[in-house]
Amino acid sequence: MSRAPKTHLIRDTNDRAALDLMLSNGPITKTRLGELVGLSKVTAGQLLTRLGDRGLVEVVGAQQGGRGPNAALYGVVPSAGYVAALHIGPDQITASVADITGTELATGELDPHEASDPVEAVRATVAHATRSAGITMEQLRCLSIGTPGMIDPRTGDIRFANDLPDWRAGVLEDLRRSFQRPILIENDVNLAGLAEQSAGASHGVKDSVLAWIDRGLGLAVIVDGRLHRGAGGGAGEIGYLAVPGASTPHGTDSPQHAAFQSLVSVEAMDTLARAFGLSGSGVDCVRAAVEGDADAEPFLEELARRLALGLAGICVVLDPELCVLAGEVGRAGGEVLAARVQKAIASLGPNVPTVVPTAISGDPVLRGALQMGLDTARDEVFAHQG
Amino acid sequence: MSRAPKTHLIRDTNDRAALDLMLSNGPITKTRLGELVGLSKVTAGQLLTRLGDRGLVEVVGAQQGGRGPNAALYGVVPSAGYVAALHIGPDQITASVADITGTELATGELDPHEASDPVEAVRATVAHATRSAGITMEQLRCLSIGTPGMIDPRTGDIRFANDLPDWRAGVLEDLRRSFQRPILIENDVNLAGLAEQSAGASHGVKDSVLAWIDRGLGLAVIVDGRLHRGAGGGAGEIGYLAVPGASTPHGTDSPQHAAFQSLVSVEAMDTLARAFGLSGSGVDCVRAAVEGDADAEPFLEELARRLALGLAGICVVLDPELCVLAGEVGRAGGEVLAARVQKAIASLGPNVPTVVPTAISGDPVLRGALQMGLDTARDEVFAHQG
DNA sequence: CCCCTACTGTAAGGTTCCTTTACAGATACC
DNA sequence: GGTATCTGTAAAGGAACCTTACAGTAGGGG
Repeated sequence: MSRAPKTHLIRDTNDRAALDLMLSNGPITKTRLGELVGLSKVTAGQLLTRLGDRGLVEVVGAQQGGRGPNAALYGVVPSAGYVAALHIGPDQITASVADITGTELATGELDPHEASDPVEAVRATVAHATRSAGITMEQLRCLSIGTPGMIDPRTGDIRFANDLPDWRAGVLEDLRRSFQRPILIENDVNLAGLAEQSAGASHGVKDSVLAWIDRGLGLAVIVDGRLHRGAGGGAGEIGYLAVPGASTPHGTDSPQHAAFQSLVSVEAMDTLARAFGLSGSGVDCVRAAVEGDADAEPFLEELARRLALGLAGICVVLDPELCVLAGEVGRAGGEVLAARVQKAIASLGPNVPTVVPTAISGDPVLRGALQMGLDTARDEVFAHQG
Repeated sequence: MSRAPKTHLIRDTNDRAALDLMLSNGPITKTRLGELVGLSKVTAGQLLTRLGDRGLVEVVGAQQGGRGPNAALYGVVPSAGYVAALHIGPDQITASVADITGTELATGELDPHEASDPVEAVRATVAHATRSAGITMEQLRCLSIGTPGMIDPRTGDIRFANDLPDWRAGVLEDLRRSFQRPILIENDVNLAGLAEQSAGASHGVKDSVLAWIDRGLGLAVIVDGRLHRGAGGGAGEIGYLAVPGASTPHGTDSPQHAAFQSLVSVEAMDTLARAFGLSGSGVDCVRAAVEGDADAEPFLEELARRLALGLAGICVVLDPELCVLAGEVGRAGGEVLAARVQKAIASLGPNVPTVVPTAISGDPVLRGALQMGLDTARDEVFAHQG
């Protein structure tokens, strides 16, 4: 504990709590704010005056009904700051711009092959999205970026991203130099986990995991309500997980040290579908089975069994309360697949989480990036000229 | 945030911080305490007067050397409270009594077969230990108990303990009724992890795991400096972990879904030692190999490989900074085994923790129980008549 | 229609808790 | 022996919150 920052510590804490309340619950009256933050009406008024002077809150209306005068409703000023979030994929870059309240103002896309390097690609995408949103790049408080690959939790820089050869260590530094503002990079699966936690299936759950089943395979680990990245940012790289039971009934995969990646993933699903004599891609067959196609039924059962093989190990280590199935396969499988996976996990070990499909519509990675960006943008806005 | 407890919130926080400082760093002067807690000399003096009036601190000496007058040294009064910690094993119950400063006053043992039920066994052991310590049972602020088995993190009660048929759900309630004071029950392996973190190999490490390799097999998971128990208290029950690679070169175990428990444990080691043509128990062979016995060399290598098979999966999920090998096998293996395990993990996946042997002397479970008990006893002492 | 009740919002004064300043006294170093 | 440096207490001050008090406004009952 240092001495200096204590003078305003309580006041800052209360001011910040008030801002967070207004951001999450919307406009609020002076009296109610006081009750929720734990301050008297008078002090709450002083607090709002302070925040108003700083341009962070304003009166946005008046409460109708009730006895006395119509109480003024205070809300956060949307133009207090903006955030850009990006989802970097091998074939597409998507972006979203939102104001400090979380209202999405514009989205944008870019084919990464159009740009020469990561910085160019990000600049072009962000420039387009901010123009659509009617703001300038200077008004952005921070940039939040989701990529595949591993991020070093100490530096925040990329360690390596297999599918994106241009995105390597040093990108963070380049982006910071180019944009001159906070840049956040996070693993895409972790961001999907964050999105699910803030507004999806795992909202309010302390210990959960999100299994991302798509072209790549990944796991977001949330412990005690916080994302767990691991010492080197490698937590959740379950593509490498060695699972037993390679000898599947309709054996199609390599024998001994089968990596989880080779058992489940969009590619492995395609192969498996053919082995079951089904036409169409693996994801199509999942959809067919979910919609009641009897021919695709055994395929779905085998998929659930394979998923459970890997997830059972995870549950034995972490014993999460909830396991969210996400990614293209998780979304396609829905409740049906989730229920089967849960049953299969129950047959493999003592710890059985509730298994559910993703509850995020749209791109969960972009959503998670936006959430992460908003968190730090709010810190920025609040801290500057405090 | 509620209104009521805010009046003394800052004062309580500072008082508590001061107490914790004195408990961890020993006696301290008024001025130094102020600097460390972040208070002025004057306020630190008032704080110490308050704690002195409550009988929690006293002047324990004077600092020699230095310029001015010899500053008084303030320290925590040992008799402010006592704790009893117990380690419940199938064949032995051990206990330890300490004062609030953590000084161990007495230990005790009991053969559990001498007592009819858990409450009787605990009462007898604690009665004996407190007598040896020269205190009464009434002076104990809390009881801290380590057992095998799973503890429900919501209730704190035992869910089941395989090796201890009498220790089942309801024991917590019985003990609370009998002792009329806080009772803490925790899984033995988790307590070993806690001990390692507070005074052992993983001290100061944020993300670590402790692998307990003994008759049973277990894992203590520490994430962000805090023990992770899991939704149902089942985190770390890696005996059930399914590991591939059952086809060992000198194959002695079942083929397909080999549980980690069947690969490594004192019993499996014994079998493996025989398969390698060695005489003596598995643990003896580990010791022999560590001390340079060339015949036991391949046995140790195979043991390291087996351990790495399970630990690699854990590292892929958690990416811990450090992995501590504990239990009889971990202790016997020492640095030699740890280095080999680390090398083997490196060959199996991308996340490689530093692997080290336990650094706790004596019974780590009892030590961890004591630590946990001290934490709540200090809360108790501080909160009561606050 | 009028009055009462219930609420908003501000002003004034009070409490808690920490801080700075000031000073008397003690101890080591030169 | 003088000085610099430290301890410990006293006095005054400031920060941040609180309660009380009151003027003013909206709805409901008689």
